Amino acid sequence: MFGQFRSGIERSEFGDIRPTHGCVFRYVEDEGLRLTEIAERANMTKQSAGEVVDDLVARGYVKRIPDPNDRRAKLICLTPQGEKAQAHGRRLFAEVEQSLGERFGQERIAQLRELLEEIVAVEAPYAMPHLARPQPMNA
Amino acid sequence: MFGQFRSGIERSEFGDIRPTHGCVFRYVEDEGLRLTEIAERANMTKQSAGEVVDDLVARGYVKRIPDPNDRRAKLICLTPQGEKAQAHGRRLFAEVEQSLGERFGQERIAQLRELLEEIVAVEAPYAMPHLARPQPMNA
DNA sequence: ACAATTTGTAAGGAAACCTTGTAAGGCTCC
DNA sequence: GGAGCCTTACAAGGTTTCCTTACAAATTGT
Repeated sequence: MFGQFRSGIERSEFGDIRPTHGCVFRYVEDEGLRLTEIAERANMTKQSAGEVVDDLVARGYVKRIPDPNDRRAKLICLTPQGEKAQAHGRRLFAEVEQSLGERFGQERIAQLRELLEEIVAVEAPYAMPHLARPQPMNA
Repeated sequence: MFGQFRSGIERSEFGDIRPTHGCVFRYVEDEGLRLTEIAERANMTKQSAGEVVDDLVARGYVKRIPDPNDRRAKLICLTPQGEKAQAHGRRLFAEVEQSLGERFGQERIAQLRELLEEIVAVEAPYAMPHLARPQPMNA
């Protein structure tokens, strides 16, 4: 049931994506995200996040573009292939949740998700999406 | 809140116990457990489980005694220090669950535990305690 | 008795992190 | 407007925790 996710990735055209890469796909949206942001949300060092990004760049799933607002920084963005992969992953994720609902009860699983999200918001707020990235003062 | 557990171990006299060691402390009871059983329940290879056990032996938390029923096998048992450590860990675990209940509602947390146990029973039955270990036929 | 299986071990390797250190761009504040 | 501090990213090297492959000894089934 959870194996659905792993095997659904492995069998697809995105079979070279491994669990570690999740720290990028989970958080990156269209506008792109700084390495520092990825590291913070994934609760890992910037160096480790950088290695994952390097690997995804080499595989053609993401690219680094200069941040127009801060010349020190780069924005990690999905390539078209990366967007397809992300969409596929999210579809699989929804399927797992659906399967859980069918097996254990839709309402119970919905309550589970709600409670877990609440716990994460309290225990790991750094992992929550920040809708607006803080902008430098000179922007 | 979850950090309670980690830091509660680290600050104690059992500060040299790390998360990896959990695969032993979680499953070993007084009568002892075979390496193969630990590996199966923890869903890892016998070699990896063996390394963890080696480390715990060196630290004085467990010992290997010959299995009277099978001369190939050894039973992994807790030393007195190991039993104290296990008891401490279980106490901390109960405290975390209690804190979660106070923060998010006792009933909701009880439901969470129930549902997760149900899911584990279906998805990872190998991790469930086998009350009676299968005995060799000549026993 | 003999083949197949089970139990545990040994050696070497790989994945996914980390720490330490460097360099460059930006911000603050007098 | 320049000095000092912070932030961003990268590089090199190390550690932890697993794994794969290969093997010896005890047990089991035929």
